[in-house]
Amino acid sequence: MTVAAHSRTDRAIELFHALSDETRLEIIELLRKGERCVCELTDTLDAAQSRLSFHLRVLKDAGIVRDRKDGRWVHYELVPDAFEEVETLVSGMKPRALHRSESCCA
Amino acid sequence: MTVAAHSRTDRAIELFHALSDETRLEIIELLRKGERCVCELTDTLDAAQSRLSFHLRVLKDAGIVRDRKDGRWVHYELVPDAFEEVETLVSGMKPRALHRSESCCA
DNA sequence: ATCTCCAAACAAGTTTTGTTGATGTATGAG
DNA sequence: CTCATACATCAACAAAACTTGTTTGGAGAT
Repeated sequence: MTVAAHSRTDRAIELFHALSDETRLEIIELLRKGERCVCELTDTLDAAQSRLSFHLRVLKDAGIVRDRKDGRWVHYELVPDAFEEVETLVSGMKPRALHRSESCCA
Repeated sequence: MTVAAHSRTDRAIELFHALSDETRLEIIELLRKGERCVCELTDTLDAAQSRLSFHLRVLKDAGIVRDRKDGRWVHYELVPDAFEEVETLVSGMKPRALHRSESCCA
């Protein structure tokens, strides 16, 4: 268990960073169809196993996917809550008013 | 003018990457209150001018902020559409069904 | 026990990002 | 014109992220 103590900003960075990579977005797209084992992901994405493992860890650490061990396979699936969380974060970043407040330096 | 030819994925990467940095998130938070010039951002964030300039460029290239020249000052403001775009992207990433489709490798 | 298969972990090398300080360009003031 | 201000850009360095190949460990299968 990592020692967290994430600020709101740190959490945003973690999530956005996890989503800012092509391989990881491809993994997410595949997992939208449902749970998949690592072997199927490596097949479909034609990626080295260690590479996939790296990216799956980033996604897992960010709470975007979770894994389930089953015999010698490990299955990954999306965590729906994570996407809600991102949406909430983005909502809170939008400009507030029609901002004709003062401009500085004028 | 960059030659773009962005795929949907490339665009997502560009946006998420732009949002995955502390300084840039701080800039966005400041700009939520309205347009600001670079000088005020450097003051408030206590950051070197060249550093701010770098991050503002990343945000601008991603279409998250736009600038307006006014005499010797440059004012930056948020582009609301960009946040809508991110929300749309995230919506499209959520798991579809209750995905009890088949698991592979079983 | 031994062998095989799946996947995580490690190590080394490469690439991408971000920082810092210096230089360049435009605008306005004196 | 000369000088100062506001900002962008560049080059050099530092740090973080990603890739690739190898090793380790756990779970069956033989």
